[in-house]
Amino acid sequence: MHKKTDPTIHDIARELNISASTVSRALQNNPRISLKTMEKIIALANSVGYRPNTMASNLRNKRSNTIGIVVPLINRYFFSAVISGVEEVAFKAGYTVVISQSNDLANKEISIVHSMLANRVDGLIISIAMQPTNYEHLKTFRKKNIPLVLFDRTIAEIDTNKIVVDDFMGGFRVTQHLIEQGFKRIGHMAGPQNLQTYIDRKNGYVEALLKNGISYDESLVITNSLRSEDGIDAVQQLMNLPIPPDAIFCGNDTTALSSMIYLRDRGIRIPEDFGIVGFSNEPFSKVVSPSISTIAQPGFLMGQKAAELILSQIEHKEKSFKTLVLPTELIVRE
Amino acid sequence: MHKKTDPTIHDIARELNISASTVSRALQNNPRISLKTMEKIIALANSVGYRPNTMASNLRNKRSNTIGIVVPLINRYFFSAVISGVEEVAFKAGYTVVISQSNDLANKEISIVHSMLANRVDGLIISIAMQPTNYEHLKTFRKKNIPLVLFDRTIAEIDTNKIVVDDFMGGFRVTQHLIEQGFKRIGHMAGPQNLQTYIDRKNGYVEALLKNGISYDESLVITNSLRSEDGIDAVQQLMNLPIPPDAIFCGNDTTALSSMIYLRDRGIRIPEDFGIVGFSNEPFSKVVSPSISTIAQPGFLMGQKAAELILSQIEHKEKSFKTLVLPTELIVRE
DNA sequence: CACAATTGCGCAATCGATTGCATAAATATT
DNA sequence: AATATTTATGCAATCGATTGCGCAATTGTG
Repeated sequence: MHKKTDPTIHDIARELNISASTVSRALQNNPRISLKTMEKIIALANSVGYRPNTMASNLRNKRSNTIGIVVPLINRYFFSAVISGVEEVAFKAGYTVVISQSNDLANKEISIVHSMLANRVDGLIISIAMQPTNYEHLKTFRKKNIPLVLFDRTIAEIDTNKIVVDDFMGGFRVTQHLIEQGFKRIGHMAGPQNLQTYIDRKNGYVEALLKNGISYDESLVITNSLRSEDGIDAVQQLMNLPIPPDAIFCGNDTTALSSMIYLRDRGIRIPEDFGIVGFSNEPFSKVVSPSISTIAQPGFLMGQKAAELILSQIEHKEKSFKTLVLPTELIVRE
Repeated sequence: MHKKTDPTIHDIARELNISASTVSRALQNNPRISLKTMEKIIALANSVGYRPNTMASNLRNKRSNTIGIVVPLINRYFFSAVISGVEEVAFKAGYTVVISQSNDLANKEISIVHSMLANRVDGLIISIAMQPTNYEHLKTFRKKNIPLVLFDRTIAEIDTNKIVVDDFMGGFRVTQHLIEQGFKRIGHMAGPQNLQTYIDRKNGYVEALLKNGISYDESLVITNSLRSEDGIDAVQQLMNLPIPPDAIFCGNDTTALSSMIYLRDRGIRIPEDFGIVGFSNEPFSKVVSPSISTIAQPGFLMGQKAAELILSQIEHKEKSFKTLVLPTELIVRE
């Protein structure tokens, strides 16, 4: 028969006829313990395969050594890149990463956030769901003084750390790019306007139009959830206008792709007859035919920065809130 | 000034002049508590925003309500799909998912696994790193009787639950497909042969050749780590052979893509002059030009199954080990 | 050699929730 | 009305690691 339970410091203490406190101290390299005892303890700990019980230690220390990350969908290139970046930094710093996805549903997000609170995460990194809500669940973090970093999709209402790409400049640049390509009547597929991200992209779009002496025509802007199907619906709508656009700035690459396929299937040549640009630089946008010009969002970097930011808040009790704006890059393709 | 610490059952107990045990029981809907006290307790708990401290509860209950997942790289479509599937099932069952990536490095994997052990995960789902090792860290799970599920990349050496796709049939089918397209001399880019996955894919390839009366030529098979650069190196090698192949079955889509681009840049027309197939159905393989035929690996489903399997082991103490073989699907494209 | 300073270690409380057992109070039974 | 039963609650130990304080043994000082 095998011993069921993992060895604890008490087991080691009993074996060596010393106290658990000494074992605990020895394993933490406390200088108050003599070298001799220390060696004995460490040797035995290794031989019995002792692993400290993090739950006990965390309980006592009132910290979980865990940071939470919540994204709308794990299985999306940009988000998984962010997660990857967070994990890298967090792991190096000795933190565990717990993860959850909201599926863009406010209710699931709330439920997740409560669960993260119950798990006493030391900090939370979140890209909030598209579905709007009152964000009470996030304000709790402020009240309890738990570090919180919003990334990518942020809202002005919550005063905390934020990491975003320069959506305004991004929107401006892709639109400018379309104009430079000779397109005159440029539509825009915008994301939910409760999120700063999509507001900024749209503002960049509008600014680029105005700078180039093109008047802003509201009928050319369609706001939706930027899912693949939404892209198709929106393109249909736009193309049915009395004077349809000759180019579209899509709020993300997903809709850019679905729009492109839809138009191509209808015999519209891209980019000769019609211009399409996206936003995000999803990996597919490079390899589709024709490849899509888009704005690169540095996901991995964003994750690293988010992790660094939250760790500095956790460990140095940094009080001030920062908003990091990462530069975007226009990637010109076919 | 704000109260620093979260309210505990003791705070609630003191407030109501009752004992902590009663509070604890009330919050668990224990029938031994009168309706009246229960209501009082729940009302107060809500009003002070009480959230049970999972660390304390887990310590006492000797379970973490956590399942760990380790993948080589989070930011890879197939893996993030698996993670997404795991998260979905785990969250519904009230479990937290902790995640880490090995970057295909044996040392990091070992370190991660130890950290997962220290965190006392209730179960671990892992796709092991390519870099070979002795797998002692995984055997620990068997010894300690902690549920373990290997997925995608598995090894025969460890006796535990496994979820794989039918790599043999997959390898067989794509090769068969190339043969049917009229290719005669088919090369193979194989992954590390310490992983069952890649062994099976290769065996499927060999079997398909033999079934079609084509003799197996070892010089046409190159084994590497299937990174993008590896694909280019391997193609160069193959094309420099005295009698180069006219088609390649690449061990994954990444190498299929890099090979394709390499060949295309050298004026070789695909699929007219040369056949390429991949494995995994990464999203890009559908939209590249020409689109790549490949084998679909149902990542999301695999994640769900892995989570279900591990939960059944955790909760029903299911003793027997299963190996689930998920069907693959040949996706014929250009 | 007597006393002070240092070193090495143990005691016991603590973190917050859980639970077997005991006890008091309320209700039922004869 | 007296005893048996049920109901509602509390006590105290437990999970495993940590740490302030205290005490004894060792080394140092004059």
